[in-house]
Amino acid sequence: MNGKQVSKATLQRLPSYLTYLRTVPYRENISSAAIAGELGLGEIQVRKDLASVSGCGRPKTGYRTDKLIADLEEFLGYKNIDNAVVVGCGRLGMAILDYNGFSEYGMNIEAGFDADEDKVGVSQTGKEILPTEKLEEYCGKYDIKIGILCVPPECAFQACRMMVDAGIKAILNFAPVCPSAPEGIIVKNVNIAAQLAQLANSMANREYSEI
Amino acid sequence: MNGKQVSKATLQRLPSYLTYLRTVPYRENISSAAIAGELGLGEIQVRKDLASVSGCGRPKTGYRTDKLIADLEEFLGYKNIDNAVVVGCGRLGMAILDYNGFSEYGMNIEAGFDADEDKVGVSQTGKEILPTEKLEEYCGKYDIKIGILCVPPECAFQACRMMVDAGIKAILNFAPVCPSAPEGIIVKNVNIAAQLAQLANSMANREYSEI
DNA sequence: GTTTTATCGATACTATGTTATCGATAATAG
DNA sequence: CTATTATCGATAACATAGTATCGATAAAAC
Repeated sequence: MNGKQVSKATLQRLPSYLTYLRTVPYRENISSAAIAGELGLGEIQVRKDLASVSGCGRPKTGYRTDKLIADLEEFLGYKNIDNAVVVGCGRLGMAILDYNGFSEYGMNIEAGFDADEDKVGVSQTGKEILPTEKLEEYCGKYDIKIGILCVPPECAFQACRMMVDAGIKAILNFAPVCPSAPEGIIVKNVNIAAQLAQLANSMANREYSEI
Repeated sequence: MNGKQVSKATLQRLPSYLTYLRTVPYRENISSAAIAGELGLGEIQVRKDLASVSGCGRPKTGYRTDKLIADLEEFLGYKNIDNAVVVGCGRLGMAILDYNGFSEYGMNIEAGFDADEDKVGVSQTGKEILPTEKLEEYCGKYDIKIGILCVPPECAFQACRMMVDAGIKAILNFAPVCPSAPEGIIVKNVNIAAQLAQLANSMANREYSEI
């Protein structure tokens, strides 16, 4: 996007700084040590991460909270909205479809799709749920490039292919499979069960620290 | 747990190998190159990762699929079941409570808790939903050490404290906040909106590859 | 039985990411 | 106005992770 050189590792931590800053009781300035303490990171790491996006840090006082939030939002691209659709309107899909916290991260969920005729209609918050046959038409019409895949594992491959055919270029996959996608399509797998298991393991091994 | 020296990075990839092996059409043997190709990794990396847990690789043929799956399950601790509870039975909490894929990862969701009296009862699949006042008693009685936090952000801090008071030592947090927990408690934050935003960004920057 | 081939595993190298040190400086106290 | 203190930012040292090279070897071909 811009020429700033930010490491992958840093990029993954930036959202957590923003989330923290948004929820912490307001104070005009905040120090790297305070952020680090709360998030279980080193203060030097925090300074280095923030230096790559903000430059509003000042000796003795720390960072101006509101400027830092604005800079993070700017850098992370949360100021211009991206649209996405949900494919698979089971319980998880519906929860995501109606979740109202996406706008804080620059995302908007436009509509849901499901193969089951009974699901077609509108969600609790009034979002459209359409049959999967309409996916291609809809994504073309509204230029949707991002899809959230929430179908059962046995349907995941087929659903994934339909999304690709519909012109979707990035897929957030909640099915516990690794659907193969053609070149140029980004798939990010989110496996809640595996994350929970990892947590259980960390605990068993006494790896005490925030992850 | 055991003395094997496995890097953090490797540990994070191991579950994805297992998920892939479980869903790929069965074949007796599989090569590192095949796994790497499907998961978008380097084959050397795959070999190195697998070497730390299995040692069933053989020249010319690759790895014995079933042995590899068994070794991964063993290593990741998916063979002995850990129990967990869900705190906050909104739509996401309910979806997790009734999701049937946890056993594959050695996890079992025992019950749900909610502050809202109307939610108390049983879930669609028959799991108990109890009032939050019962959390401490329940966790003590059944020795529950793992909790999944699915409450709205404004309740997260309070709910987190209740969980800690109830003896929970590891929290998988879906609320978009960073609840501070005392020493010895592991908190793993899962922010779906932030992950979606990151995906949108990767796409915008043409970083084509599976994440 | 020897040669060829596909693949692993070990070692060495390179890149990336983290932590320590230290000088610079804004705010405060004297 | 000078000294002190808290904090940042840059540079350098260190640690971790990823990649390339290469010898070893099991299976298959000849």
